Amino acid sequence: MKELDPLLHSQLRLAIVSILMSAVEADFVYLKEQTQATAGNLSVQIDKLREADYIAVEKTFEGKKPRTVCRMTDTGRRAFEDYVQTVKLYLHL
Amino acid sequence: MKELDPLLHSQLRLAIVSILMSAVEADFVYLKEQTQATAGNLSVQIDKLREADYIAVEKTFEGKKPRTVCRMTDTGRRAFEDYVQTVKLYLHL
DNA sequence: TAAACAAGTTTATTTTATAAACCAAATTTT
DNA sequence: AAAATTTGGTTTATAAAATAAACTTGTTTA
Repeated sequence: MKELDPLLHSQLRLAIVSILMSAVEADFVYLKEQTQATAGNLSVQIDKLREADYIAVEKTFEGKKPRTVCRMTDTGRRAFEDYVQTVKLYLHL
Repeated sequence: MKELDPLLHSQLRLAIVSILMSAVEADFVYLKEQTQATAGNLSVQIDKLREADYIAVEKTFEGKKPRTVCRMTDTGRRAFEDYVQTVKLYLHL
């Protein structure tokens, strides 16, 4: 049985990537709202995805407020598609 | 975002259930071969699935050798179908 | 100007997954 | 026939992961 990429096989990281796969980009606040995660947890998981180069993270300022914007990288997109194919085997789809 | 049943959202437990969903039953030895898991890990994860009543476990003797046979329960089957539906949302399927 | 808020990050705790060590019975080797 | 090995596991210890609590820095607001 093919292994499920452990970086994506995590409730929260999968949710983050799922959102990013169907949007051009999403910022920290939006991801937090959608996933209902705590800020700390979200921060950690975003960082893991960034370290693996699955997502790109850009820290800017919107006026005086900081804004952390995330988007998928090509590596991340490939990893996601791979994960989808593998999970389908497990789910008999 | 709907949460992914943590009991099923685990590499090894998902593999076990995936196998059991497409077979009437499977024994410990077979599951170990298919999943490539260590006996200890397999034993632990089987027990968690049993505690949740997702699978039924029967310990018999095949001649002189012990044999641990697993099969899905109705509860388990429902949980799996539910999990499939939820994951599909995450994967945009 | 002090208190509360926003957007995060860092660190500590809890939970989970995994493997190493162990056990009992049967089988094989010497 | 005693010793070593294998089979089919379980129990316990360790490593990794997820999560939350506490903290930081700058910004409004009372």
